[in-house]
Amino acid sequence: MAGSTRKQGPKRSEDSRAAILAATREELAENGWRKFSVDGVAKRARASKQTIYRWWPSVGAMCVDAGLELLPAQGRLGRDPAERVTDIFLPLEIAARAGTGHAVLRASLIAAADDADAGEYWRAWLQDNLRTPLRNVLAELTAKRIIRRDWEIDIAMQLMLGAFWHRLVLMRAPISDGHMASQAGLLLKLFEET
Amino acid sequence: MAGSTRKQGPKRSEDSRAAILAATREELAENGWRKFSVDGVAKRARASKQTIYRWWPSVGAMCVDAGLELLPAQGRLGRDPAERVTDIFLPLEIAARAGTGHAVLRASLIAAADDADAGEYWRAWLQDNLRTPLRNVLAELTAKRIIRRDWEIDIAMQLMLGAFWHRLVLMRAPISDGHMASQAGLLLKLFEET
DNA sequence: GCGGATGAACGGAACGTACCGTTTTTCGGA
DNA sequence: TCCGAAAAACGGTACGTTCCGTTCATCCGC
Repeated sequence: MAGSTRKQGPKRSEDSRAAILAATREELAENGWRKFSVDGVAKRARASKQTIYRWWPSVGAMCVDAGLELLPAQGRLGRDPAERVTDIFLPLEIAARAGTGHAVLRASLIAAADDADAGEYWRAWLQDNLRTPLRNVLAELTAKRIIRRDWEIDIAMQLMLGAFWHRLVLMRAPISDGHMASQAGLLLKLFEET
Repeated sequence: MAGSTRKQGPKRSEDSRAAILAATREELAENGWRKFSVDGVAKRARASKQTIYRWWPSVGAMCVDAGLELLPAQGRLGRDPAERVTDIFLPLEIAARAGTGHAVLRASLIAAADDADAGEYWRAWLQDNLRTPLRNVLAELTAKRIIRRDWEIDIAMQLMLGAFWHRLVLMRAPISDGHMASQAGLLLKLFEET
């Protein structure tokens, strides 16, 4: 069925989708994950629960969606090696430092960690938007003889993200301005030539 | 009331306490944090819910208790600098690699991250059992001129624990044998003299 | 008898599903 | 071309179930 004919009916309401995700963020920031209430989201968004359950495979996936929507599209592409690495992870830092982003992002990640389906969704995003770009940049830096040849991508990911989770999720500590730049500095120092 | 009057009646039942924490671990491993059920714990442990609510200030605190009980008392004290650092964090690695420890520890940490009270409890444990010992060891290594003087304890904690959370909580990836030793190696390399 | 324990019961909240009536979109026949 | 039928999405209400956190009744050991 190449052309699966979409027969009839109205399209999905973008207004409703946006209202539901905004309400999800409010609910996550106020109540966290365990006390998160779908009824509360429906009431806030003036949406029917049916609409929520129709479009999201699980409550956790909806929370991850709401969290990811908080990340700004990455802007500049730096020239300096450290900047190249930093820019990949900068959206996380920016989102965590803006408004209630800290609480929303934390609860959203907790949802991804606690719910198996949501976790798969979240890790797929991580793979596409952070891991692959980082691997490309590191490969380029290897070719330019700026870093050693024997780096491992998972070690690099752990170094760039581990401290972020530690502060954001477990310690509830603020994310400082320049956090990702610092981590990128550590990474390049560990991987530098000779 | 300087002289605390001798109380009458029976003491707290150790059997009940142990059964409740064991049941909590089963429940956490099977259902995670959001679907964690106090009724389920009571049923498994053949305990009354009143007993649970009497002795733990919150459900999250009980889950953290159950998780911490999984950590073995740390054994040897190494002589090598890397071993000294490794030994502090080794109980986490051991617990995560044994049986259902991976799932229990993950859900327990999620509870600590999601519940404010449980988080305080958890961070107090972290401070006493990991942060302070690490600071002592690092101070000793500084005196012996093995590492530089300008290390920061929070950077060190992030480096030792960040990758662990990343794998255990967010990625659901196994913790390899020797994980903490590797992290200790990275730490000493970053902090080494000259 | 006092304090701890079990077990049953309570009102309230949230879950996930099933309808309802309405609105929006597309298709096919007059 | 126009118009009505069919399909799908929507807000809203209701249902039965599960879990929460608390309270009561009843034992038991010091």
